[in-house]
Amino acid sequence: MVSASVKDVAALAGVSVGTVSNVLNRPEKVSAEVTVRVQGAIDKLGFVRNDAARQLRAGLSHSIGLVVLDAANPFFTELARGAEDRAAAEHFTVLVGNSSEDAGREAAYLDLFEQQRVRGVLISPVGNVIPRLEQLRRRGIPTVLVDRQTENLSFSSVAVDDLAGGEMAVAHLLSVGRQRIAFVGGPENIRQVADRLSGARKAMESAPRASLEVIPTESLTVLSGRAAGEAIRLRPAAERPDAIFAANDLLAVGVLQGLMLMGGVQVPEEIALIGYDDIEFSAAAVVPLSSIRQPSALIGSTALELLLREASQESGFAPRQVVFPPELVVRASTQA
Amino acid sequence: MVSASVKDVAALAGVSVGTVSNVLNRPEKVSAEVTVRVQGAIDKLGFVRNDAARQLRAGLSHSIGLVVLDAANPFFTELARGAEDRAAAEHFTVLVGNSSEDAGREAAYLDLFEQQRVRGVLISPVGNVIPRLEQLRRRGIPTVLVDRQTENLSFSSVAVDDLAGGEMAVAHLLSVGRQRIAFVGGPENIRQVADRLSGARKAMESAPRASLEVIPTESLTVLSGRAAGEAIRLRPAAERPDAIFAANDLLAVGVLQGLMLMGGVQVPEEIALIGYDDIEFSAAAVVPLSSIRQPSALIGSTALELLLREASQESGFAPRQVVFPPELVVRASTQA
DNA sequence: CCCTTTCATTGAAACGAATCAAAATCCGGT
DNA sequence: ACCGGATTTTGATTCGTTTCAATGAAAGGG
Repeated sequence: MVSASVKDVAALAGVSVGTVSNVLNRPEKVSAEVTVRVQGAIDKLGFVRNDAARQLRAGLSHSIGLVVLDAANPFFTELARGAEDRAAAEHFTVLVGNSSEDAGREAAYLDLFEQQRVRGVLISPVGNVIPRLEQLRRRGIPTVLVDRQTENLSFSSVAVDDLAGGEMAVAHLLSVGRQRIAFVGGPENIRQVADRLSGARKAMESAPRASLEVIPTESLTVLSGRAAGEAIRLRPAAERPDAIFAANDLLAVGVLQGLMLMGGVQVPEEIALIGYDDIEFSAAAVVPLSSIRQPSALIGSTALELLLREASQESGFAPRQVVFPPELVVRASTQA
Repeated sequence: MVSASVKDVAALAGVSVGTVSNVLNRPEKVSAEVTVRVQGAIDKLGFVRNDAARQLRAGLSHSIGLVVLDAANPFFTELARGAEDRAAAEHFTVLVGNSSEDAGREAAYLDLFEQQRVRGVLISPVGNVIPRLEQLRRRGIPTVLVDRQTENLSFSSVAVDDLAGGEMAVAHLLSVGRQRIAFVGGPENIRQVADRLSGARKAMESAPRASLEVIPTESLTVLSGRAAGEAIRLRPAAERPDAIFAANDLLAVGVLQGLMLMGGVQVPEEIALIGYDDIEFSAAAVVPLSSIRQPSALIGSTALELLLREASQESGFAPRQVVFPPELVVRASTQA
């Protein structure tokens, strides 16, 4: 015998299957004596509910699907944690699918989730999945987009305001008295990079005497950052900026290395430095890096909440766009 | 209408439900003409199989459960990827549960997986789950342990040989001509640390003229490493080791920072340095770090394969303990 | 022209739990 | 002893899919 069913339990306890089900689901409807007998039978047989049967009967599951771009990225693991915690509180389970930025895998996970009749889907899209998501919605599976502003306002979404983040970073540099700011980052066709730069420009408006120089990079990696940092170090001191805003922390770490090589430029005395993302490593850099943190877990929990609310409405739910402000984390690299 | 069933498809196509099922599962048994009609009906209705019903009928699912200690740890994300890829090839799905090193969450995931009637469980245990795993096995759900040697040989397990890794690291340092080796790491009650140190000692046996010094640390963090590195830098040059083996890469990064501060000690000229784990950051350090890599994805895929094999046996499967050798990755920090 | 073989198709049964109208039981009051 | 009302228990039915013995139809052999 592979596993016991309610029928077996009922037989052993000498009651009907309906009563076993009642013990499980509405214990208050069952007399104490019977409850004891049934519990005993459950324990003796090692009965465990069969989720597939429950779900079939119920017509819908207690799972929600989450498709992330990159499961190894701390931003998404945190986001997933936030969603899972919130889901657990509502007795839901989160199924995590890792698209690895591959549209094919993404589609496969959506298919899987639809077969599982998940209650809803959270997704940070790779490909153009909007038509597919609309189809899912028509079939009763709502979606909330995470970490992507949608052009398509018919879906709810939860994201972080990269524009505000960029503004925040540069405002901080200005507030500690820096005037010649450099933005290190690229390529600009990445939405996040472009938004952060726009935010930086916005912050400059309130400081007419300060200047912003843009130093483009090929990628958002430590190596690109180091190259940029070395280039700056090799300039005559008078032509160096007195503060650098790097488009992400990897770049910032590289810039820091490039600046400090061979006892070069002092951070933050000569040049203040701030990054973006607040990866774990930032706090452990040679000079601990200031950064802009995204409330990853909060994004996850909020998205899940929106999704469940949407799923519980019969219809006519008004999609909501939630945008969180990022958070400034000040460390040694910007404290003169 | 929430979603169409085989019955709807059958009605629209003018065939029986059995035939629809055949089109889905044994297309070769169905005439071309009927196949076309049924496919048409499926498309028109947007029919999607109901997994719960399939699973109920089948009695077992196409999922396997994976419980990891820390979903944010790159080792486990890689391991999960390995397992998922292997699973996908066999048309299985992996459900990932993150215990966050919490025995309660771990138990909750095992309960959930049992309710889902997963085909098997991969787990890197936190608490003493062996009795529970034995219970699961009795109920037809086999387990494979990952990243833990079991005392209990009745379970299959897949792990990495940290002893061999330590030996490998020190053997490498010796092979590039270093003689005064230091091991930086601690606390020693962490199994991995102790094993790596033992391996280091073992490597020393074949080099009677070389010496091994142990420099304990409080934790496996960048900060601890930096402290150790600074302490070494401040010694008279003659008393410094000429090579350092750090118990993990975070320590190694810290040691590197501590050594190089203020243009201090040259790496690798004066001191060669090797870490352990080969985290992504190692290659991007100021001096790219040599390290010992664990075949994370391979562990995952192997564990999954063992599990499926075990699950397909009726009974009497002999548990197997697989131990992988780690891999030496040589970078600038040990190449004079 | 009938009989057998082959092949496609059918439809009822089964999986396990939840539901709910109906039946059974209980209890106090008279 | 009986009634009315409340509480507890029953058991047939349902969910969607797969399976498989049975049916029907077509093809081939004699």
